Amino acid sequence: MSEIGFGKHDHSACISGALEAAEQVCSAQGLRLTKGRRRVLEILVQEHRAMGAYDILAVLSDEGFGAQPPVVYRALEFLVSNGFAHKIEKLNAYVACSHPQEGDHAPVFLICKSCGIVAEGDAPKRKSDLQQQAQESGFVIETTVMEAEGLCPTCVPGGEA
Amino acid sequence: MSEIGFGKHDHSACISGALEAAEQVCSAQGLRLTKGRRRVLEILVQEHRAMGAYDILAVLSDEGFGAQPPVVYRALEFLVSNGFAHKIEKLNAYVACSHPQEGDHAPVFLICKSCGIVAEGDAPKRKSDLQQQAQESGFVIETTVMEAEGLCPTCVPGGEA
DNA sequence: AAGTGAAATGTTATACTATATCAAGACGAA
DNA sequence: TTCGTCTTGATATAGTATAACATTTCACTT
Ligand SMILES: [Zn+2]
Ligand SMILES: [Zn+2]
Ligand SMILES: [Zn+2]
Ligand SMILES: [Zn+2]
Repeated sequence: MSEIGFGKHDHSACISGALEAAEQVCSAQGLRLTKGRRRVLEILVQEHRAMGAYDILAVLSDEGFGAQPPVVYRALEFLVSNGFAHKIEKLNAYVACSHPQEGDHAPVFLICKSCGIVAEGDAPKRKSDLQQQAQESGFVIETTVMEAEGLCPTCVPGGEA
Repeated sequence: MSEIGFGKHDHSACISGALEAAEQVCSAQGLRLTKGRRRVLEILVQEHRAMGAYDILAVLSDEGFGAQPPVVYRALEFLVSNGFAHKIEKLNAYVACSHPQEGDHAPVFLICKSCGIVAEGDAPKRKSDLQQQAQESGFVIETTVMEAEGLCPTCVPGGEA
């Protein structure tokens, strides 16, 4: 067991679950989860934290995979555009999606400045702040970035009593 | 007159207003709006769009200001941390604040993929999506990033009738 | 099984974004 | 004036991401 979303979870089940979910979604949508793409997703899920592209590249490089930037950026492009991973803009880093089976979603991230943990929240049920803002002006949203930086319950002084 | 926030405005008044506001806030808070910092803010307000650090650097360089990256990054650091400008994380670019006189705020940005305009919305009155997420888990927010990418009213097909 | 076109990968090079470091100058307070 | 601090100058380097083109793999047709 380890931390995720500020709570405990069964990480080995989490890994196999994420990979299986990706397999299923890909076969259902005619996408190709190739060896390299699968391996990058696996690394992200295993590490279970936001990783820079070059962090991932270093892991791949220790395994005989091609170790040039385009290798990892292409894999990330595939994973992000198909919802298996997300980019954390504030960190220029990437993280495996916490619920890839839920299809297209507008994730919300909480980033701890102290321990570096990144928790993916559920999209808000109500109309989001951005949607509200957009509607008032006639703007049509395609993608959203919602990230907060601060201290997680474990790192906040006096927190986690 | 030109576009801002998807509406018309008096740009020359807008420029002088922003500079004056910055002057006032600085003198009120003992901050030093030095020549270089002031010029960078001026450039951002004049251009009235999101600019990369090196775009700004190019302008400065044509004026005999020091033309090394730290010059502009230091000025931006000052402007952003004091609320006179914002960084658009999705674009790795910077924009002058639309209402610097309002002090600390959690801005919301709408970014048009077609024309590149960036509109700064007001922070939501209600508890924000991120605050809601955070409260549920005991996370303490220090800063937020809320950005949407899509099409502005002018660029959306059939929009702006 | 062979042919075809599209998608994916290999590889090299380069562009873009940002910070570290240390020396020198400007500024205000004592 | 002297001190300490903030700011600037200048050089180098770190970190993030994409362009471009050759080659291979794959699904699909013939
Ligand atoms: Zn997700
Ligand atoms: Zn933490
Ligand atoms: Zn603002
Ligand atoms: Zn537009």
